[in-house]
Amino acid sequence: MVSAVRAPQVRQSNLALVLDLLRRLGPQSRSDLVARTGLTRSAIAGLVTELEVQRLVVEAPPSSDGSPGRPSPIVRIDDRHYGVFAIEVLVDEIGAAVVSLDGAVVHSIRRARGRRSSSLASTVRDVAGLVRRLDEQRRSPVLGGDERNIIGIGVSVPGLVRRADNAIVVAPNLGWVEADFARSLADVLEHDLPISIGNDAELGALAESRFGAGVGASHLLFVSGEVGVGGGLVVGGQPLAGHNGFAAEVGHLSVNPFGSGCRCGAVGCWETEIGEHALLRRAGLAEFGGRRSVDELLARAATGDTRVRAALDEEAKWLAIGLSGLINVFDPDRVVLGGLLGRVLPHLRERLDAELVGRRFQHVSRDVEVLGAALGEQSTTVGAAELAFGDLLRDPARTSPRGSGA
Amino acid sequence: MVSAVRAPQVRQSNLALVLDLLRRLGPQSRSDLVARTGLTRSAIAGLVTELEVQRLVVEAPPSSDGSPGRPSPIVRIDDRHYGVFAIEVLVDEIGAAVVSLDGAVVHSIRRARGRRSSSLASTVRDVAGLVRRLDEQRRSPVLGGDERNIIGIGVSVPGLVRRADNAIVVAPNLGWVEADFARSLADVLEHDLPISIGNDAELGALAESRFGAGVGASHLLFVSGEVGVGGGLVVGGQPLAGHNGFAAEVGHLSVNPFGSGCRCGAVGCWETEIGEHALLRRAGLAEFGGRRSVDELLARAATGDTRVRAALDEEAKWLAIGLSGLINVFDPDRVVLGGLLGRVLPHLRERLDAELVGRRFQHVSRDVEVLGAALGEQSTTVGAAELAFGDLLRDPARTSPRGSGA
DNA sequence: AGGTGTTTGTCGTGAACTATGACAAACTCA
DNA sequence: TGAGTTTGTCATAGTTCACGACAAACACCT
Repeated sequence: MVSAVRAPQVRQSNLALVLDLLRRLGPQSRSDLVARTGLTRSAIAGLVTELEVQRLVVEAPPSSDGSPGRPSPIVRIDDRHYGVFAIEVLVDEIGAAVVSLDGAVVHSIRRARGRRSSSLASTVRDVAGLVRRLDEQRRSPVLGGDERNIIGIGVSVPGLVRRADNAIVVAPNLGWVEADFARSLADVLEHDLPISIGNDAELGALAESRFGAGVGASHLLFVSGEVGVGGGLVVGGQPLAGHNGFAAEVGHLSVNPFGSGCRCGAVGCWETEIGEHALLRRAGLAEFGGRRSVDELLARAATGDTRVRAALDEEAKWLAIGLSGLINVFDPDRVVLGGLLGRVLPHLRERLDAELVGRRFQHVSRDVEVLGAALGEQSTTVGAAELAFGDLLRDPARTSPRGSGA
Repeated sequence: MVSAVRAPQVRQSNLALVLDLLRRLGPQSRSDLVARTGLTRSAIAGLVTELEVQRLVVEAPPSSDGSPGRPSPIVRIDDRHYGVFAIEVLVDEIGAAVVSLDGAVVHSIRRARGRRSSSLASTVRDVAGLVRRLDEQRRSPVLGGDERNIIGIGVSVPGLVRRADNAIVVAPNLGWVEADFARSLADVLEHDLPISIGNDAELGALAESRFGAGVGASHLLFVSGEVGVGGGLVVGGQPLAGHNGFAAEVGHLSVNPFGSGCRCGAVGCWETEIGEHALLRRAGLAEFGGRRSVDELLARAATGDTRVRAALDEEAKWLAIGLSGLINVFDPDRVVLGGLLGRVLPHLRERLDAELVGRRFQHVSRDVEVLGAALGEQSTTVGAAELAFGDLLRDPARTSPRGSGA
């Protein structure tokens, strides 16, 4: 059944629109909202009042900005009343954070863990423990004194999440197959907060599009690379999930049929050419050296080390090969590079731009900006929070029957 | 400004929904519409009545199907009252057709033309002439007797169409750059029918998604190959146009950095590996032999010619390389192959399926169906018609102030 | 200091939908 | 023929936004 529009839908949609505008464009006057939405002053008044009653926005007294006429009150997101728990599951670390409605990370704690303890059961246990500790800390008058109303939990995992049932189909680095993390976590935590779960790269894309380097873009292509390469497409503020919800695997675009085997099972995937291992190998550094080797590489790049320079040129070339293809297929107006790719971007920007220009379709100028990610390490956390805020953002009116603190 | 929902929008949206359901799912009873939309009986009654007044649908007397209760009248698209002119501009041929609201080609005429006469001015002149002749023919009591109300013109061109101003940015095979075909045609034809224009492959994708092999798919990837390879993505019935409107160039995905130069300026584009020229060359046939050579190839494939078989295997391999990447990135539930690719599909289906399975990400089953196009040569014509019907489909109520016959 | 012009919030009325419920119509089955 | 079921129709009610009039709050000028 395709959704028909009913009468109450109108208000819901307009409330969501106003809230979205305030989040996207920041604080603005009622008159700005009138101009941007095309609604009348009285309609905006009603909507803003309702959002204010729900404690989703606050109105500041009008500030006279020098223009003639009666000044309009400034409306902005109320970041004090609502929050979500954002969970980040990594291979050797887990993190939990409280994120407010304006996308700010209010509290966060992390915890390292051995590679041995990455089973589903132990991960769920560890995450639950972390969430409980986070909740204590944030409420403690000394450490936080936070009385925010927590309305959901968002989880970021390095794996494929099936949209239909929120289950993890496969998470290669964790060794999980068909794991229903959300349900397991809900069983261990003893409250009824809704738990949503998403792919790390896709959530990074969402975060960058709403609060990072992708703000204002109509079609955003996000590519995040570490060892693996993931990404996502965000069109008009909403991520393109695909039929199953798997549409983030840009790392497994075939770019080199004569290349090396990929852990995904295919040959010559993009991530085998632009991933961390390839870059380190070409630079003559320890391929599996991890973050330390990457830091070393960046340090040497600054000094002009020739082998590192050559490796970065090669990286730029392969990056351009994949990107130009994706640009031809998607026609985005902005490309944001995250993770390792974002960090090395300044060192290969010139070469990358030249390669991209050379590969332009029919020399048609496309006005694609290529930027580094702006949220850094917080992008997946913020993305997980966006996921958890999803229900609220879609239907701001139904705030009443929501869970309070954990 | 993001669009806010106002009161009249509700009716417009629901009218469009009912019309869309009738087009997509075929004739159905009022009760079916009630069930599918979630609206009440009285609401559906009002909507259907309005569509009937506009002569967009007709109601057939209820047929008793054996179930208890009062039988419900069957509503179906009225294909007799409205139509559009669908124009297809090819390199050596132009076509014009009258297409009815249910996507059927009612009348069509074509005209060959020399490669010399492909300039913008002469093409516009030829197209205008063809449209006038088509209009005469369709009205003539002998040939057609068609009194359909023509409400727009849709044009398919082999080139990049900029969404912002409907202009053709570049059409390589025609030698056009920054050509405002729509305006030129409007100047020559002396009526005020709205003219919309689109990329041929993108329109093919639209047509297949609404009336062809893509019906029912939520995420459709369409790839059409002749000499060039184009395509399109259709999500939820709407094509993904991209920021500029260029998002159809799947042929220029980089799949082989060590391959041959592409006419687009890059190296190793998908179309250099799966396009008509590559296939004919590998099969030992005349690379530039055109349709005749393709027919020869298909004939030999049926007889089991070894060189042709090898060429088809190679075609399947490269097809799979590109498709698996696109499937990883988009996660479609259906892939439709058109043009040459659709014709050779039966001859390489086995090999293609095997290659696709081998390249599946982490052996995750995705339920992607790969099908040949169902509309054949008519797909771009039907797609151009869909484009021209766009305004009507989006806002079925505003039928009154529309142009009559050309 | 006070008047004028401009912009904005508020309030009451009206218009456009859809929802609801009662009732009649049309069919199947016993 | 009558009971049960499903459906169309109609009148009423409930939402929501649009519109217009009025008052409030500011800048600017005299």
